[in-house]
Amino acid sequence: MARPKEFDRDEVLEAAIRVFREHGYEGSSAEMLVRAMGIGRQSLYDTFGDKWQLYCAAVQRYVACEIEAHVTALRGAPRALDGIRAMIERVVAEAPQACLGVNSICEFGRSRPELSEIQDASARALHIAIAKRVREAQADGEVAAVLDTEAAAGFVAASFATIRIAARGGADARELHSLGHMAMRALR
Amino acid sequence: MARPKEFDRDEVLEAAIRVFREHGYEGSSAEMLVRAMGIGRQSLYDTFGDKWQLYCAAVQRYVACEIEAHVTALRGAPRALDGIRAMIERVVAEAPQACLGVNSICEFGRSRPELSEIQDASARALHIAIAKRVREAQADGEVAAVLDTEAAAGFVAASFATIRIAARGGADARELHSLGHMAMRALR
DNA sequence: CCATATATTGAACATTCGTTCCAAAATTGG
DNA sequence: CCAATTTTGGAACGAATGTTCAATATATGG
Repeated sequence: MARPKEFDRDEVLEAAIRVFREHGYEGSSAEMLVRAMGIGRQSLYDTFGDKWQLYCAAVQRYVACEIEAHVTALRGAPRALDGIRAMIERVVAEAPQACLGVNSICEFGRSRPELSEIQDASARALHIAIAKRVREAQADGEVAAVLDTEAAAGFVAASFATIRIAARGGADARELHSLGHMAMRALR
Repeated sequence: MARPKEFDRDEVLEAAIRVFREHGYEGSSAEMLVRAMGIGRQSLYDTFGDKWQLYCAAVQRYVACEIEAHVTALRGAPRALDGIRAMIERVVAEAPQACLGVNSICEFGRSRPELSEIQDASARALHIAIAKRVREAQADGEVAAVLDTEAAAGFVAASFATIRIAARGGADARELHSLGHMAMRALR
């Protein structure tokens, strides 16, 4: 062993996430990043490789945390529909903060396979968790049985982007709540 | 008078739109722009001022054209609900092409007042046109009368972003169509 | 046809970008 | 305490950025 790092990898990654989610990849300079992360340039490059790898690591960590929060809310209520509602309400509550997942999709579309892979994996995981609860809610008679479960789950997941983009565009809390309510309506 | 310009302002602006919608503001270099627009650097700066003003002009033109297309579809059917459906179907059909409106909101949020003003004005105009047709559809008994008309209109407009982001993320035509269908469901 | 005015072209500008080099500092195992 | 190894901080790099300058070309009005 030799000299240990003076910072915690996950902590500085969180700082990088805060920069990227607000300014995007191209809009975030190395200068902004090292300042926010509180480490030197060389430490950044030693630890993460380069700016692109740092970005991928940030997106990776962000979506992992985000999915965990989604799923926690989703499973937090005995009745499936209440779980779905709670998950959407959480998105509404957090919407004022820009979403790195949405931003990364907007900025790069499907032009970077490495990034798409991260996005796809998290989308799949979330979709499965939501679909399970939708199926439950259908069995409960709370969500229309005629609905295709997968389609409904996809719609719920897509609604997250709806709400977040609306917030990024300046929608207030009342409007965001209304969007969540309308999304729930589609499930009846 | 003196020597006239060799290009059409709107034509080269369309070319700039194609670059910006795909790569964003920060992701589009002056080099990429002049190449796509087919004019010299100096002509670009003489005509549009600088990169930021060119971007604003591009967004301005894009949203104006987009709203016109939305409203044309919206009013193209005798029954209000059919107009709403046609408008959503058009968004689904065009979704494979990135939307400059959505991208500009994602990239800048509300950090550039000049840009927000353009976005807000177009959002207001679209909202009013949709709300009118939603009210009609409510009178027809096609859209639930208990729904707040403004909330429903806001939801329809927000659904455009839903569909477009899903497409940017890689959703296929079937999934996009399903999202449009689910959005219509919320209005019943 | 000339004077004027604008457009075009391509080189050049300063600045910022992402990245790397290098010397000094700090920690651990022997 | 020494040797080995890694981290750190800051200067430095070439490349790319957005923008402008200067010279040439091309049109119009008198």
